Amino acid sequence: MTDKSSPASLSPTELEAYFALIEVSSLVRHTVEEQLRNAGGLSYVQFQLLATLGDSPDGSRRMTELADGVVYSRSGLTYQVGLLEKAGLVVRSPSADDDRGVTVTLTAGGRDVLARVFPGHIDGLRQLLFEPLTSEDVDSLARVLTIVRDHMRSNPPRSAKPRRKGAAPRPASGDA
Amino acid sequence: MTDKSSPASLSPTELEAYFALIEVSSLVRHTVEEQLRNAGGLSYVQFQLLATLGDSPDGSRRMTELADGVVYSRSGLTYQVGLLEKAGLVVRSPSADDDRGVTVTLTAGGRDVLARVFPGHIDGLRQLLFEPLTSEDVDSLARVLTIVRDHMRSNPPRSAKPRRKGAAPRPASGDA
DNA sequence: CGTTAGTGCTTCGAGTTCGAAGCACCCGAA
DNA sequence: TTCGGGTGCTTCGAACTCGAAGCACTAACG
Repeated sequence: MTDKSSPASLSPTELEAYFALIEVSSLVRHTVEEQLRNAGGLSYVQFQLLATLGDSPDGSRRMTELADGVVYSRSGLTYQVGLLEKAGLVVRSPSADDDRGVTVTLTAGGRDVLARVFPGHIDGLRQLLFEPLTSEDVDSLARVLTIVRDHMRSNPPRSAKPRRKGAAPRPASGDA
Repeated sequence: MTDKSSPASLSPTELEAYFALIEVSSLVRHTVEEQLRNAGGLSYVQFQLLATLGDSPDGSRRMTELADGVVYSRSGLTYQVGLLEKAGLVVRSPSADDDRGVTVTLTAGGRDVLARVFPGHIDGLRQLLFEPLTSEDVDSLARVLTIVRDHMRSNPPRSAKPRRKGAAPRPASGDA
């Protein structure tokens, strides 16, 4: 980290990869979002939340886990979970071992909606994203993206930013 | 094409690729957004717009081109271009050949901001996205994502949705 | 035990985003 | 020409999002 010998630009291929990544993910998101809205009145984030909960054996997660899994601000998460709760798809309960914590749990209705929406979601993805790819392509994609994800996860910029205090994790980078 | 024998689920690898795609792009976006905000008071979208304009030989684009390139709603684009114009980074002018059209052009100030912000942007990307990847990885990533992007572009779900007409459940309020 | 630091979640205000509706204009047909 | 449909952009209202600040609790330390 002492020597920043990185040139001020990326290779053409890197740029291409970056732009394509952004465009593809945006398009996927938009398309899927629309499909979800029609199918079950869910926003993309809400679907992600339900799906994350459904992924858990007991259908429960802590708020923080949800925020990390969905890359969402805490406050936004509070808002969305509030909506889902109002819609009866999840319930909030105080965490067992930590009185500060809140556990979010999928209700039967939540599972229902999830089950109703999922097939269309999958199908949309298949057509939009995977149709033109060979299984080899999918392999590379998954492999490379997983590498990147793990790299990012192990790096600081998570949602769990240390609250600005004494220890400055901010390396005062070129701030004017 | 006549038989849609697609199963209702995706392979594990496909799911993995999908989830990683979403998480990576979200993280990239968030991180970059924060960096941009510190460096130049730009949101990610604003940066994308400036960069798109900067990419054009004469620094101009039509609104629709911008919306397509950035995957943005038309109204959101209007809003953001309004902000950029107010900040003096772009100007709007009526299109030459089509009176409906609006051409957005980068100003000197806009180029300036872009130039000031770009290095940090690139550097952030390098560390966040490309550091753990070999050039081979980058190649695959770019290749596969480009395939997907082209596929998506050639498919209907662009911003140019045909406007709903005839079969409208619209009450007879105005005119028909 | 008390104090201080740190964490989990929510509230708050301001800014952003979207789709639908609307206006102005282009184009093809009669 | 005059229509009638389609396109380009903006306006509008409602919903979403975020960071900062705040509250409640736990953990570390004497």
